[in-house]
Amino acid sequence: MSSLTNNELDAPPWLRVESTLMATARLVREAFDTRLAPLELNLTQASLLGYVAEFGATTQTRLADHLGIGRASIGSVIDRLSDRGLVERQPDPHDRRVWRVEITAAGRALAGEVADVDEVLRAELRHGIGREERQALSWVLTRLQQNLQSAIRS
Amino acid sequence: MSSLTNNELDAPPWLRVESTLMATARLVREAFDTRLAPLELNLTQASLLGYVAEFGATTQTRLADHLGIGRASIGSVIDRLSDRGLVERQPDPHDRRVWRVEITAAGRALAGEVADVDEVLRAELRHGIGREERQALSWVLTRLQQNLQSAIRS
DNA sequence: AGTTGATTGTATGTTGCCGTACAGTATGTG
DNA sequence: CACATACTGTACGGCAACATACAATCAACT
Repeated sequence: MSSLTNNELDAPPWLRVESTLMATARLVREAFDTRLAPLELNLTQASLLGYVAEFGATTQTRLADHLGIGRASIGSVIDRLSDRGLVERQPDPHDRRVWRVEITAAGRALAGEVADVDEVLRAELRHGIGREERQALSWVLTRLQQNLQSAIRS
Repeated sequence: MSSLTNNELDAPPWLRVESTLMATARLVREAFDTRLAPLELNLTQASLLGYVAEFGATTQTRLADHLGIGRASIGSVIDRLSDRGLVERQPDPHDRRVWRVEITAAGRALAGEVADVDEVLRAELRHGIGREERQALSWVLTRLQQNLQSAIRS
């Protein structure tokens, strides 16, 4: 694992940005999953919980879009959270096709712990990285996403 | 998918770097997979082929480390490339446990096409992103990886 | 030499996500 | 109203990667 990183890093940087990016993403998931393990949540579940806690009940499709996974996948994520009583599917009064996914009291309590974990970890991740560097990272990633989207649609 | 991007982007940038990063990584894989589809390769297979083409025969474990996937996974990747006659497993004269994974003539030819695809796509991805910005991205990602590694080991 | 511990590649089962197809429902159009 | 079209959530099968356990082999130490 560390050998991976070393191999990646001694390559010409931009030449292998895609690899570095993928490796970093993997590490992000791993780090969050590790820290969230005591809560018995993975990153996806925690993100969903956090989103519902912050923005209130929404449909599954909106949740899927936000988390960047498919409508099919979000279903099973909600299933598991629902089994643990952290969220609830409530019928939408205006559209009988959709469920409104609402957080429960237990879910809200756990979401608070998730937020704590999140804050601590992000503070660690910021270490040694200045504010303007973080903004630059964000900007470049955004631009890169646009280019990727263009590349995919062609 | 575009709604994902929009949702991500209107969030506070650094607050959601992890999501942006993950989404970008997914797009990277998607873009490469799309462009590599005519060659009937995915990103992992192409990376392996490219690595062997450039650095010569190596063991499976080294390949796994380089690509950042597990020893178990690399086996099936090699299986498929081997079935198509693009690489070959050759016994190592000094260590009967290991295979030396060598590229074939057909594999080398295909690796050339992969390199072309790679170069074209990377040029597109650089669009609108300056040299120093790319270097900054690389630097921040590297630093972030270090922080992530520290976070995971604790 | 013999024994112990590390390493390589493989087998097996699990996870998380995808793509496709589908039934149910809503919405717009004639 | 009838009909076509679009959208929501689910079911199903597939894929790529993981973690774990294993046999074969090497290396080191006594």
